[in-house]
Amino acid sequence: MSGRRRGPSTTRQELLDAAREVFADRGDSATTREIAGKAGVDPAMIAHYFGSKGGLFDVVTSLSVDPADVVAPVLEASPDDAARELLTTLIGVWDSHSSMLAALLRTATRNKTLAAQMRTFILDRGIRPVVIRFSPDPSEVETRAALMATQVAGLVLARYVLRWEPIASAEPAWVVEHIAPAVQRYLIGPLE
Amino acid sequence: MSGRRRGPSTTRQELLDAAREVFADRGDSATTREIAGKAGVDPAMIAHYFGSKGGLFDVVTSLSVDPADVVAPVLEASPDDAARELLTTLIGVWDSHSSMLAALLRTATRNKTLAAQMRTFILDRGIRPVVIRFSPDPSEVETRAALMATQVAGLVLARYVLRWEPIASAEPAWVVEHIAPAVQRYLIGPLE
DNA sequence: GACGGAATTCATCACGTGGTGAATTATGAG
DNA sequence: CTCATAATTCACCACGTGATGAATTCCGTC
Repeated sequence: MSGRRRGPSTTRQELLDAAREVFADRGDSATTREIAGKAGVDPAMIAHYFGSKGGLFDVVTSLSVDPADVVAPVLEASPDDAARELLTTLIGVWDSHSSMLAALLRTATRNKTLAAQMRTFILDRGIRPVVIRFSPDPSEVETRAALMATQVAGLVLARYVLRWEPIASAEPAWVVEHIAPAVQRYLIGPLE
Repeated sequence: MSGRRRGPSTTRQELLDAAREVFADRGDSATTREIAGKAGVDPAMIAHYFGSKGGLFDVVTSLSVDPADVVAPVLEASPDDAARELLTTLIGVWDSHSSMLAALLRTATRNKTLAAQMRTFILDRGIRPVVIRFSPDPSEVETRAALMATQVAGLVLARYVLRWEPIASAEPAWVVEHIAPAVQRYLIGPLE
């Protein structure tokens, strides 16, 4: 039957929830029909509330925090704890936005715009400020940041996208303790 | 005009070349029309030579070597050089199959079957044998292998898929020298 | 309780997808 | 030279996609 449903409308929120799941699974190649299906609603509601599938993707994917803000407290840490602090912070944020992160990376692998945005996200605004703070030799900043990005990106890929065990289900603290040394070395250890 | 072209047919090979490029760019969401277009040929030739788009993808993507074979010589290295040898070997192979690797990972992010295959590829057949050889404490093998996989997967993502500079264009030796220490620590260093 | 506006579904569209089969042309073996 | 066979294009199909607009039903306000 067409026509408005009885009671207060929860459709917009249920679309967001469903979209988060489905986008996290398939990236933006997810289907409006599948999202709407999971939300128990007609696909036309997506256009109604979000203009288009892309609009919905943007909303789902931009509930994001600016990494620069998040990472700011790390700049106050002692040099010995810098990597640990950085990872704790990043994992904290990402664990609570894991479906957004998965959707972003899944899509970024085939979308240059989004790939650039993700590079900025992780490398420019997340990692480089920390490098500049703790290892300010200008001739080394790019190298150190890139190497750190490599390790961090691999963590994201394994934990949130490919969901490799035991990384995917490990406690945040466990992940931090095991990976921080590598990051710490890239940050202030010897280069090569 | 329809009908056979004059001269010997290079179509099959040109389809393979075009497909390697396009699949590397977009993963298997690439279009038969685009591949055929780049090859200067009608899309129907894909079905003719490879049965289906999936068949073409499989062929392009399975020119691959078994990592277990490739990695075998690493098992002879001295413990101090193990990570360096492993990375040198892997990068050597991957640099010469980089489009295949990019296509695989781009697709694996949205395809559970392929994701599992890739996990086997990198972790089970590439990394774990090396861990068992150099760090055979059974209670630690899984952890060490997973941590190494994290770093290696990040390298693949940055160098071949997202093409982050300076990682993407760096000389193999440069990459090995800078990343080997982290891998080496995961392999035989202290855990946490 | 009447009525404007919001919510919802439905039928439908235009389009891009991969795939198929017939028609056409060149090749190469006998 | 002949003719089976392979190579190639073309027209076309069935299908799934995202989107649109009208029709229907409910909500809230006056």
